Amino acid sequence: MSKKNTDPEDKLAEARELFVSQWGALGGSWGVNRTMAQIHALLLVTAHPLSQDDVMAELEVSRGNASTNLRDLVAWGLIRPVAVKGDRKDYYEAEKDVWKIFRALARERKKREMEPAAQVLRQCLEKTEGLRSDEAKAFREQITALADFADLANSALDKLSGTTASHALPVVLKLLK
Amino acid sequence: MSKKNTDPEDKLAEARELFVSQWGALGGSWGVNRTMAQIHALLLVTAHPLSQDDVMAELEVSRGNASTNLRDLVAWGLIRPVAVKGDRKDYYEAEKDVWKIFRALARERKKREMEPAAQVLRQCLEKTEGLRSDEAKAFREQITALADFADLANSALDKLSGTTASHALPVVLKLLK
DNA sequence: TCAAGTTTTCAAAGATTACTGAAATTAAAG
DNA sequence: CTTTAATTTCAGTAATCTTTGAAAACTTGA
Repeated sequence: MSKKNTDPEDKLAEARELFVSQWGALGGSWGVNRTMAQIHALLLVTAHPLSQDDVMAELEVSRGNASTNLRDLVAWGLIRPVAVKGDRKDYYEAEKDVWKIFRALARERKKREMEPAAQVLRQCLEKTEGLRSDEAKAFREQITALADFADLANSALDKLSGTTASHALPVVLKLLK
Repeated sequence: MSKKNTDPEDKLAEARELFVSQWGALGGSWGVNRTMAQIHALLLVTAHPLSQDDVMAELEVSRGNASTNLRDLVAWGLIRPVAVKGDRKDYYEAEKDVWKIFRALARERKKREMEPAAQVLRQCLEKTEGLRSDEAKAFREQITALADFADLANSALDKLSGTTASHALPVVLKLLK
């Protein structure tokens, strides 16, 4: 028996597991499904690339689930396939630079959240173009305010994402108040 | 018969409906349920306060659904109850200032997305405190990078939300890039 | 205090979204 | 070309999230 009942290896393994499972649970509120978030978390804290089978084994998910979510993670730019010599399987490793991760998530969220919203607003303005009643004017003003804000938010995201240096954020912060 | 087959009133009504239904559909990707987003949209484009029954009638939702979502919208600060003299019912009106809407959403999202994430990261660091293996060091570095970024994002949100003037965003934009 | 009007709660039903597993497909090696 | 390994697809199932509706709990005025 050792002095403590958990040796260092166990503690690290525990912390990994905690991270992977909790990060997965968080995925929900981030608009990402649990498995996708867990795979990302797993690859984030694993030094070497993992194959689809490794992922299936670690997370106890089906082949189909692993396949779909690995594909999506690659499409989002959060992980990339890497070739391992002498092995026919595909291996994957995560992008570990937090700024790049942020940019990938921002890009995807913009696509899914901002663009459809902007389109709805545009349609509403088109449909009411030329209407002159007070009611119509109030409606158009409110919609226009939302559209202007959406444009603003969009270009903010674009500019942030366009910045290569992760130093941009701290700088912006200083300037704000 | 009029010259056109849709008169101006109809067009406005159509646009309203489009806005309410589509905004509701968008709610999903915003982490807000459909009814909640629709009620918000409805109140946003309605000049006068509406009662719970009005909302139920307009959106064809049940009493329970309307009740729950009106309560949540009030809690989020997106709508407020207003008293109407000589009427026992509660009436509600939306906050229409886009900057205030943004702040309310940011506050809520921070609470639901950032804080739990930060807590997970903290736990992971605690659990591995003092571990000296290379593996442990790499793990702690990755988690620390995420935690630092989360802190940064948090204070960015705080500062943005703390700003009263909606002029802050355009200013920030100019400074970026 | 009671009665009428109004809102809230919550178990059950319904709708949506995610996951499984096996068959179909693709890709590499012989 | 054929065999074998690996991956993708997708119909069916499971899990999750949303909504309903009716009973319980308030609230107000008489």
